[in-house]
Amino acid sequence: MRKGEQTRQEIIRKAAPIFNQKGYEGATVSDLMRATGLEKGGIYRHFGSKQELAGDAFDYAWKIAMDTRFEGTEQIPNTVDRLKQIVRNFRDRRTGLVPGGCPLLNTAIDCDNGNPKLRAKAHQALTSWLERMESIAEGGQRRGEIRPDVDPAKLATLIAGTLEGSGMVSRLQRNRKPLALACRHLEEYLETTVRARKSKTGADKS
Amino acid sequence: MRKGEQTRQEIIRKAAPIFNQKGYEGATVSDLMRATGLEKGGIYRHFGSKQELAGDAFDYAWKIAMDTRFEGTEQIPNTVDRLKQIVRNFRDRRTGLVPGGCPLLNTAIDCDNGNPKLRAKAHQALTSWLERMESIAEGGQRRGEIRPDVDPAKLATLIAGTLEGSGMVSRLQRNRKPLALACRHLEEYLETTVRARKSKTGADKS
DNA sequence: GCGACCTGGGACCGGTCGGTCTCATCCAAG
DNA sequence: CTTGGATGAGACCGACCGGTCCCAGGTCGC
Repeated sequence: MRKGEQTRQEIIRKAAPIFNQKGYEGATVSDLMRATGLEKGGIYRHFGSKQELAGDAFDYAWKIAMDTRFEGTEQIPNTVDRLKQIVRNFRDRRTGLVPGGCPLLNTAIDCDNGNPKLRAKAHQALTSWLERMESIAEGGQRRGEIRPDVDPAKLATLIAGTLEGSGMVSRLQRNRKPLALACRHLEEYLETTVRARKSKTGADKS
Repeated sequence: MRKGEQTRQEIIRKAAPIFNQKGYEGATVSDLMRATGLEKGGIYRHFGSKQELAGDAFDYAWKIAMDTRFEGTEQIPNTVDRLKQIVRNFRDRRTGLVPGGCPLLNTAIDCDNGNPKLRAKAHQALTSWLERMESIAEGGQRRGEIRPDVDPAKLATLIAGTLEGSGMVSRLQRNRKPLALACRHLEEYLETTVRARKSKTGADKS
């Protein structure tokens, strides 16, 4: 059972861009056959249904997106700087991603009505992304790098919403500027409203 | 040629929610038949193709969205207050809209790959929305209500991107809070960074 | 109230959809 | 080298896709 698993992964790899670009309904099994070079029987041996394959393809695309968005941020000591780098990663790191734009945005819109299975996957993906940024902000607060009146969950939500929406505008205009603009805005917000002042009650390191 | 046009409009009215909820591919002619109560021939008499009907349905849905988003803002004298009301309208005025969420976001994502006709319509819709907000900001600058260092086009883009993205998050979470949060953020931004100070060079009313 | 045209019904079309099944082949363990 | 399960090809399926067409009946100008 080694070759089979290898083929399975190859199908997912080739199918992910198709689903991400054309959506669940728009991606036909014929498209997948063409992309993988397999016949229908060869594909359906490894997946019970088109929906199952779409789910695996989404997981694959999202994992890459998440890895890329957090790439090189773990070792940044200051949490505000780390959040700023996450914002910049969203703007700058496009290579290696599954083509077709953010899989979360695509799947959320595509499956909002109908296809509850895929929709749940998108919801879960959003939650995990938000939680990851939220926990960074929480850590920053504990260490006194982030103001105590900042709500970590709200901060994460604001960042995600702003990035995704501006990414959509950039995609539709085929112009990087809207996204770049949103990034600058978020960086400024992080700097002026989120980062803790050095003076005043600056006593921790307990 | 009166009855026919009436039926045509009725078809558009009934078809718009279907396209907005299920997307172009996901909405089938059978769905439209069920929604309108007409047979296939009755529909195709009024539209040359599914794509033509989808285009008209998008225009219809977008017109309602635009009217609603700017409803009751024209008479607000101060331009910053007017922009704030536009932001609040996006959050609060949901009744009367075509069901299925923002038609611009839906269509942009749905048609990003394939269907260039509909994609162009979405692009045009975004442009008109941005220009409308931009011209408000320009007017505000001329009247000294908005700081001269604000770029009207960038401001409009930031507002649109933030609202759309946070709207997507709210939709996926089925929770109004993310959008409400983004609105509060934009209102604060308008108040602190966009609105002109009362003091200093406060000479106009020419 | 007549006649022409506008309107909508619904049978019909070829193509494609997602999915199933059988069978030849491949591969790897013994 | 044998052999049995894993693998993939591809014919086949019924349903449904978007779209066409002709005809009966309704609507409207005259």
